Amino acid sequence: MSISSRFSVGIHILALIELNNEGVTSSEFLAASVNTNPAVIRKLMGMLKKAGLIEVQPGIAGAKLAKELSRITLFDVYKAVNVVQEKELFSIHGSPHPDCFVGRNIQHTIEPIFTAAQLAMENVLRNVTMEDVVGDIANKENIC
Amino acid sequence: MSISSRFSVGIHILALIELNNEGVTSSEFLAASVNTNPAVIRKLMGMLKKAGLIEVQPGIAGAKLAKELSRITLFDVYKAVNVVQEKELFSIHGSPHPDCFVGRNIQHTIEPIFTAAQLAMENVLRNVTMEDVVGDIANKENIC
DNA sequence: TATCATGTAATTGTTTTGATTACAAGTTTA
DNA sequence: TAAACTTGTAATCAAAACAATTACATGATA
Repeated sequence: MSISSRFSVGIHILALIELNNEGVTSSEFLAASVNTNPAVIRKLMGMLKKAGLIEVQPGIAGAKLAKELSRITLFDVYKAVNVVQEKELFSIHGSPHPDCFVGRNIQHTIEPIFTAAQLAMENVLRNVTMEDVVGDIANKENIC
Repeated sequence: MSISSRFSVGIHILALIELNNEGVTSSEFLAASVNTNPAVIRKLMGMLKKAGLIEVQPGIAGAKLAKELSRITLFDVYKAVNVVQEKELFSIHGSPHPDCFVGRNIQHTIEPIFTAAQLAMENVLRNVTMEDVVGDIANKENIC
């Protein structure tokens, strides 16, 4: 299993909107860079818009950032594109046998551990901003 | 998306082997407690055996722990049942456009961040042993 | 009005998961 | 030895998640 690539594509979209801020960043333009279908991009743009990260309008070409990059963390993107639900990074097998000692109690024992593990992962994402990401991309080359 | 319940079932299996150590912990017995099919259990037993966590033999009923519980961490179980590959908790979209500034560099920028996030999650699992888990289950009740 | 963009629904192929069935092979015991 | 029981393993199946694709309604603008 793997967390959906919607997450990395979401990051890609935001980075490209920033780096292309003099041009028009349409779904077609984004799709070419990501190498996917414009409809996939539009779906993701809708999610990013709903989360207040970008501004897009029907009929008007191009997306713009709704916040400064330094105020958008990877966690914001992660939540926006809906790749992992709260407390559901790990799935726990349902309906173990209630007559059994282990079956009756294991879920409550395991759940807080799984939640803590998920939180630790998410905290790493909280500490990286899109500004960091774009800065790193920009450092790799001088000319587009 | 969610990490497969193979992980929580694997934990369930090890805990029950310990708590039932006076009886015979067969795949059928385990399947009843987990509430699944014995063949599913046997597949997982094979994985746990391969990882050196339990001892099982063809024809001989029941599994035994191959190590003390205090020497088995949740990370060991997680690796044993193969729910997440190394560096692959997050999937990154493949083949972004190489002519694009962002497309060319985003993978290398994102990858170490994703790896760090995965590692943070895994480190939580490394710090919990099966002894902790079984102790917690045992604390919940006095009689089986 | 013609053109182009976004928003959104429907369809399709792929992959993963978990359940199930079936059976070969090993072990025990009557 | 034969019957009964266990593990090991392969094959099959349905359900769910993903991503790609097509199609079309709606909004904006020249």
